[in-house]
Amino acid sequence: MKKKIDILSETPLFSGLPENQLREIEQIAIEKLFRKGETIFIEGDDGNGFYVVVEGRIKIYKVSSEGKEQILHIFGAGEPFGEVPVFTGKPFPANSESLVKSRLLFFPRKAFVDLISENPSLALNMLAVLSTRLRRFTVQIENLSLKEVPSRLAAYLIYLAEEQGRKDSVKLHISKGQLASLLGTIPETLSRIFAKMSAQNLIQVTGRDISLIDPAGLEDLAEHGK
Amino acid sequence: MKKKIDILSETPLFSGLPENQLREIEQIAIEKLFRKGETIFIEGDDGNGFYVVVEGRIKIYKVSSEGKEQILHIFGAGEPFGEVPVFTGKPFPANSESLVKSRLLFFPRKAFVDLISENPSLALNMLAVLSTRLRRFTVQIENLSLKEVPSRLAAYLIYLAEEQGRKDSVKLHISKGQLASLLGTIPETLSRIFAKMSAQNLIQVTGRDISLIDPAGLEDLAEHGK
DNA sequence: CCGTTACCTTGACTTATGTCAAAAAAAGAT
DNA sequence: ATCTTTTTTTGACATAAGTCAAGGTAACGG
Repeated sequence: MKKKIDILSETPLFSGLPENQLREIEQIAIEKLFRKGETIFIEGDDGNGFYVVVEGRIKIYKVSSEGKEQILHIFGAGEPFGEVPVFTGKPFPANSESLVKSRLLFFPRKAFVDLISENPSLALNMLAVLSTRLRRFTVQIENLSLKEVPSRLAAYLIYLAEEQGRKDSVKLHISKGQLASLLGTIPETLSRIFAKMSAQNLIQVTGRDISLIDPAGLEDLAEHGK
Repeated sequence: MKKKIDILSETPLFSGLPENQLREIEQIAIEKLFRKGETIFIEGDDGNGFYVVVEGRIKIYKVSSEGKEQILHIFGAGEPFGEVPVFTGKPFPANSESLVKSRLLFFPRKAFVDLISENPSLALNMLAVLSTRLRRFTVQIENLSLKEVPSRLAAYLIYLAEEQGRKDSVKLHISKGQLASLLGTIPETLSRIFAKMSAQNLIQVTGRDISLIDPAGLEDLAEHGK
């Protein structure tokens, strides 16, 4: 079980900070545990602090009035989330739930803002985190509005392959139902598209293991569709 | 014609800062003019600084491989844009174009980062700006994936009415074609929906002037669809 | 004022994706 | 292991929204 300070130095938000500052940050962090399926916050809650994932997996999502869910992010170890209310003073714009048993660090708003005020590097790191998030949203909006589901899936598989460092196989770390929600569709549609892509010999699906048989074909599908 | 320093004090990014700091900020700002339709930056460009709108209207948008456009934001007076590359070090994730003749202030990256490093309030203001932007994207993703076009339009009309301070009429400040792109659809579809909403006596459309005949009905359409 | 261009609307048609229902497969619990 | 629950798949069908094409209207420059 990792120590708090080790996590801190590994998370981009705190990278490059001198050890004495990490210790200050450590001082204000509160460890919290969440079981699988447990809610961390819901839309409309006041945000009196934000979180960093130590271990586990957290989803941030919206739900429509008819109950359909759209996942905005899935965060893993080292990633901060829930910062928006810290800086806007407004409530959380989305819901958050632990997908597995998770260990988080909670940073109370006031203490953290004080820290940032005295620490320009920390401020710049946080600006970089938020900017990166903005960048990701840009891509997500582009995908939702400009690409069809097969292209989104292909793009996601390529992204996963890169993230996982392998070239021709990926392992889903979420269920296919959750993946559907992340891609802005429903399980039935996703299932059909997996079937079609398999029939076209682009991929081979075995449970959560997916072989990328034709990466170039996937790339083309992701970029140009059809 | 407004002076630079007046603009600075009116933009949320710089609000609450003491005058001597505003003067420092003014020092590094470079005024730039853009004609209607002129490109400010395109996706992939290096961002060596960001902009604040003094007057005019700027669109930030993505284009699909088939040429369909999705507008991400439309920024007006007092709003900053193009900050993402400043803090991520990566290129612009989207394109930017002046919708009308516009006057902008350009803040070179290095000078601005130096300013932020010495000025925690400025850092916190920038964090607030980015967080607010993140919040808006959250809503946009929710709309694109969880609501149908009529609901998105209804929600947008309500938003416009609030923004413009009137209760029962709004004036579009962009063409209907651009509105379609902002809502993630195409002009034909938008036109049909305007016609349908008019037939249902929810609104009355006269060019760019729209009367909200039944605000409660619009609200319901925005929230629960149909 | 007139012609050119851009914008908006309407119609007929296609298609991607969602809905509903049920079966099959996989995962988890007792 | 067997039962139960959850996840995934498949089929038949419905529909929102896109495409293509054409006509109308409004805006603009000379």
